[in-house]
Amino acid sequence: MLKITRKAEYALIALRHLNSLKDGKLATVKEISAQYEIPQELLAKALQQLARAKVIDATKGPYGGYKLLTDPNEINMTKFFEILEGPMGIMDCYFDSDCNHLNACNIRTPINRINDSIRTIFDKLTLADITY
Amino acid sequence: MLKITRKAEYALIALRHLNSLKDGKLATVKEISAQYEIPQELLAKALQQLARAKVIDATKGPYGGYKLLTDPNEINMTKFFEILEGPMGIMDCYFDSDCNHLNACNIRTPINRINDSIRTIFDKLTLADITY
DNA sequence: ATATACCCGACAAAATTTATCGTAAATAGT
DNA sequence: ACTATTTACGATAAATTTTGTCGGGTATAT
Repeated sequence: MLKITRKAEYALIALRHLNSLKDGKLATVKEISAQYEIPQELLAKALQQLARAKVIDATKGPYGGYKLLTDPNEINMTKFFEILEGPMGIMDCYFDSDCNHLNACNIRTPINRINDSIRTIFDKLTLADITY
Repeated sequence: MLKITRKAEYALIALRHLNSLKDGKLATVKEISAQYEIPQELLAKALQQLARAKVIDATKGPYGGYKLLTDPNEINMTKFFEILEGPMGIMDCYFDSDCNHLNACNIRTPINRINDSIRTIFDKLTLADITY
């Protein structure tokens, strides 16, 4: 329960890797997937999503690859996870309000409090924290 | 992502309901599932698990049903979720160490720190908090 | 041109969650 | 004893989500 997906896990590994690169250096999906024994296509997808969200920068062609675009202190984990996995909440009704027994529900308020606590953790957590 | 299962959600609703009962009163699965529009069999399973774990007490036969067995302040959410959903961790390697690329993994330590943060939240959170 | 690398939608396989069914066991009331 | 009620529990089916793969595309350095 409360698990993150493998895609997010792979992305995190890759981000940490990118963060450790020397200035200006790029890393390719192929390299990263080989080094960490990650399925290449799935990692590729994750990095594409992060590139679209401007967290990393993609360079096509030979000698191409990815590099970090943002300061590691600026990428917080809420943003990171939401890019890869959509809205973050322990129950759907946190963000999706068309639950058909909202009226009968007796736990909505406390659930929202829990959610907020978890979000707070992830808001404060940056890639820099993961890296260290 | 980071979602709890419906079974846990249903169980939480039921626990809160049980907690609101007058002294000595019981509630049946049938009643609870009707009142909150929850699939009866699934709720039944959840409550059976909680009964096995001695969180609630079951009485069979007519006029039977469930009641809380523990002080609401004593049931913390880590225990609750682990009864229903097994070990709690955002990644399997937190509790399951036979991951076949542990050696290549560069995020194990930070992941564990995140896990601990989340567990801390749930450790501190009791049924009493959910109830209020 | 060619080889390399990212881009992206569609699909298939696997795993997990959600829901249902059938049967058993206990118990209260008649 | 019989019946109705209620929990117990394993098996299984249906639905959903996650995970992984495939086939084509676009950009670019040499």
